[in-house]
Amino acid sequence: MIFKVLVVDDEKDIVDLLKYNLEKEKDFEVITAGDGKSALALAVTEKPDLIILDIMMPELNGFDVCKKLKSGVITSKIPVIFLTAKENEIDEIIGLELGADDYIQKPISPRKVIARVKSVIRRVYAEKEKTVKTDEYIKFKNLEVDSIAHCVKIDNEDVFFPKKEFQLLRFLLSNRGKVLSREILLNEIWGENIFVVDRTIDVHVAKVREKLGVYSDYIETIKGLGYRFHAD
Amino acid sequence: MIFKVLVVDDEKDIVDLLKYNLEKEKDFEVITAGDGKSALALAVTEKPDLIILDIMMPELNGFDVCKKLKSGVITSKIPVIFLTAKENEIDEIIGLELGADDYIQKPISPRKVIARVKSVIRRVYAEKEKTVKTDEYIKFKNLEVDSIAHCVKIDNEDVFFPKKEFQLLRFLLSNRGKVLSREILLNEIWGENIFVVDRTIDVHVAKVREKLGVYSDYIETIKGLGYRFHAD
DNA sequence: ATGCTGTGTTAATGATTTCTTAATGTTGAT
DNA sequence: ATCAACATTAAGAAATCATTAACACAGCAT
Repeated sequence: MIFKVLVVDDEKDIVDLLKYNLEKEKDFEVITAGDGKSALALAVTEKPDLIILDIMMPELNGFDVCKKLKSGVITSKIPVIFLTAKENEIDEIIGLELGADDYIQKPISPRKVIARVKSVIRRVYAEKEKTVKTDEYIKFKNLEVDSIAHCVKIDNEDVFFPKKEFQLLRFLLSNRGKVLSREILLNEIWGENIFVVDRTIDVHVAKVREKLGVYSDYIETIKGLGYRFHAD
Repeated sequence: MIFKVLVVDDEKDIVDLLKYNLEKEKDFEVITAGDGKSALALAVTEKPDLIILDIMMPELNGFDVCKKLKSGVITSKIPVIFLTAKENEIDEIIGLELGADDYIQKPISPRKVIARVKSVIRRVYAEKEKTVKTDEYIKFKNLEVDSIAHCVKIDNEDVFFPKKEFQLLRFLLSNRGKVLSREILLNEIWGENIFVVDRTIDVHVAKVREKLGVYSDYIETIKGLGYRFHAD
């Protein structure tokens, strides 16, 4: 599953840093806002799976934004991670009982952020991940898919896969042996609110097959149901 | 499971557009209303699983309808998706905290609507859908039927079954020992609203028997009543 | 800005599989 | 022996998918 993260901070450097590091992982799609107002708007229209929210912002500060989020029907369930600069803001987060799920103290360490984000997401979306999964590193016979390095090795030969094809291959491979319907593929790879035509999947499957060479037949088509990566 | 959707809009074009596109998917039954008053009446009598509600309507507008729905005992749990024409109506939806589950902005894109509807339904009725009568995995003697992998093993040998044949075998097998009438088979495998001739079942049974090899005799014909998978 | 390249999406076409039907043959109960 | 119910077969219809090519768009360099 691809998680959509909304990063909110008025300091562009921090937004960019977080965006870059989160997107380097293949599990996240990042949208950003530079102030509280647009953050609220995006929260409603984009329905992110997680919001990283700076506290110190002009006009609407992080506390205000969080309060509004938690009172809105559509947005109340979205987990929030606060970015704090000062020690005493942490006390405030706890004191105000804003429903924050975690906080990260500045200065920001990318690794720490990703760890926190993953931890919150695991906690909140635990059930979702049970039926289908996406592994960070998979090796099947002589086919390696490494999400961290974003590389695919076929018989020890590097083959480049663009993002969507990479995600598709990774997802099929992580769920080897299971039939994956187009609906599931769309939800997991494209996301719930992205609208593409079913045929788009076919085209990507074709491209992936082409690149897989001798392994291409491992991606099986189950007519009327979906696709399956052969179990063994 | 077929979901009943109530579409409410005073513009007939939009109602028709939504009705047509939702019914094209086989998962939805659509009823419609042209104004708020009849929408409320239908919500009570028909108990739809979801309501798509236009905001701008003469007399009772969408907000009023939603408010009444949410205060009614029978209708308060029905998820509502708003149709909005203007940007500021979105703010109002959020501001009023009407308990809307989502909204769709006009102009309407059919694909988007279907995606939203499915998304809301998945969210709200997540547990309901899990109650599938057929088992995910069945093993009888050396005959295995695995629905997740969509594969059938006969004496440890993979045998491919196309969709309908697979469903038929699975249904017969998970109701082993029971006589299943053609009517039941049609309802369970083909669906309530699909019309096919009785002989079609026979043909599928024949195909399944053929593939079952040594197990073919386990599917018994009970003349005048239906079919039964032998109990042991 | 302009053009270039890579990626992603769609639509059109044709191929293939799967499903359905109709026609005809078979069975078994009365 | 008769007749309704079922089996079998083959043909065509319908659904589904593969493939191709065109387009859109973003990022990047010029």
